[in-house]
Amino acid sequence: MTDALPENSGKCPVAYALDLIGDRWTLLIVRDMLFRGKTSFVEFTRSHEKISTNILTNRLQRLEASGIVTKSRAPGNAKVFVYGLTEKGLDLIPVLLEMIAWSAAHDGPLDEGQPLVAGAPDNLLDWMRHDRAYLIREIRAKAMTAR
Amino acid sequence: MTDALPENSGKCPVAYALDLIGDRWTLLIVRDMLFRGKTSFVEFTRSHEKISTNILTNRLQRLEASGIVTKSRAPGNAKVFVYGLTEKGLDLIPVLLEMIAWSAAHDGPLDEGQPLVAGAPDNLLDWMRHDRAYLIREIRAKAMTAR
DNA sequence: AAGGATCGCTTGCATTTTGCAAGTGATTTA
DNA sequence: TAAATCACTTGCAAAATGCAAGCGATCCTT
Repeated sequence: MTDALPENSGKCPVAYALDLIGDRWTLLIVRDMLFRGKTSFVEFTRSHEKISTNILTNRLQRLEASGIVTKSRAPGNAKVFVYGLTEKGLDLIPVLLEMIAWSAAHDGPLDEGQPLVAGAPDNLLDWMRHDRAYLIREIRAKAMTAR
Repeated sequence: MTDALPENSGKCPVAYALDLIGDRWTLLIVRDMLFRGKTSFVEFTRSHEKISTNILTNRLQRLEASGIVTKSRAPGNAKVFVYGLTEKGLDLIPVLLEMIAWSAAHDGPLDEGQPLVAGAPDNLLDWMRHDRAYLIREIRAKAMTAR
C-alpha cells in the first residue's frame, strides 16, 4: 500500500470503497472509534489485533486524506492528538453493522458478556432487525460526542 | 497474504470478516459473481480491475476454503470450472450494498446508464431505501441461477 | 485428424507492503 | 529534575503483489 490514495472517481463503487477501506487494518481503526470510543494514537495501538505503529501512522494519514477522519489537538494537552470521524466516517456504520451481522451468522454468536458496542443497546442483532435506523442513530450519537 | 486462513473464531466479528474479505481483491470477485453473473476463472480475469491470475487462483482457493464459494465442473465442458456462491457468500449482499451506498454518497452518483446489477432494479439506492428486503431477494435469486 | 485457441492454472522474478523492534523528540507527570 | 507518555520514525527481514511467460488439458475448426 503506497502513501498516495488511488484515483477512483467514476469507477465501480465497490472498487472505490475497497481502495479506501479494503485492507486488514483501516476498518479496525474505524471500529475502535465507532464502537469503543477511542480517539488517540496510543489507544489504537492497544487493540487486541496489535497494529504496529508505522502501519497505524500510515492508515491514519490515509483516513485523513480520504476525508474519513479528522485530526486535531486535544484541548489542554499539547502532546495528544484527537482523531474523530467525519460524516463520511460515520456513514461507515451500516457497512460495519452488516459485517458484524455476517460474522455472527457464519462464525458463531456474538459474545453477549462483553458488548461490542460500549453503551449501545445490548443485543445488536435484534436491534438491527427491529429498529435499524434507531441503532445507527445511537451509535452515531455516541461516536459524535468524542469528536 | 498467506495460503492458510487465519484462526479467528471467538474474536471480534469485524476482525473475523476482515480476515476473510478484508483485502483489495476478494470482494471484487464476489461482486462479479453477485452482480455480473460471472462464474468462471477467465471471466474474473476480464474485470476492469485486472486481477492477475496467480492472485485470482489464491483468492478463489481462500474463498472456497472459507466456505464462501463452491467450485464444480461445468456440465458438458470438462475444461471449465463453475464457481458459485454458498449461503455464506450470498449473505455478503448486504455488506456489498452498504459499501455501494457509502460510495455513492461520498464519491459521486452511480452511473445510471450502465447498471451495476445486470437485470436488477434500475435505481439501486431507491430500492435500498424503499424495499431493501426485496432488493436483496432479487439479487440473491439472480445469483442463485448461476449456481 | 491436425492445428490452433481457450481454460485454469503455475513459475520466476522484481517491486511493494508488512511486521517487528528499537529509537527520537516533545510534552507531561511525579 | 527524572521518569513516563505520546506520536511518531527508522531499519531491516519477511511476506505479498504485479507482471510476464509458460504449460498441460480440453475444445473447436477445418
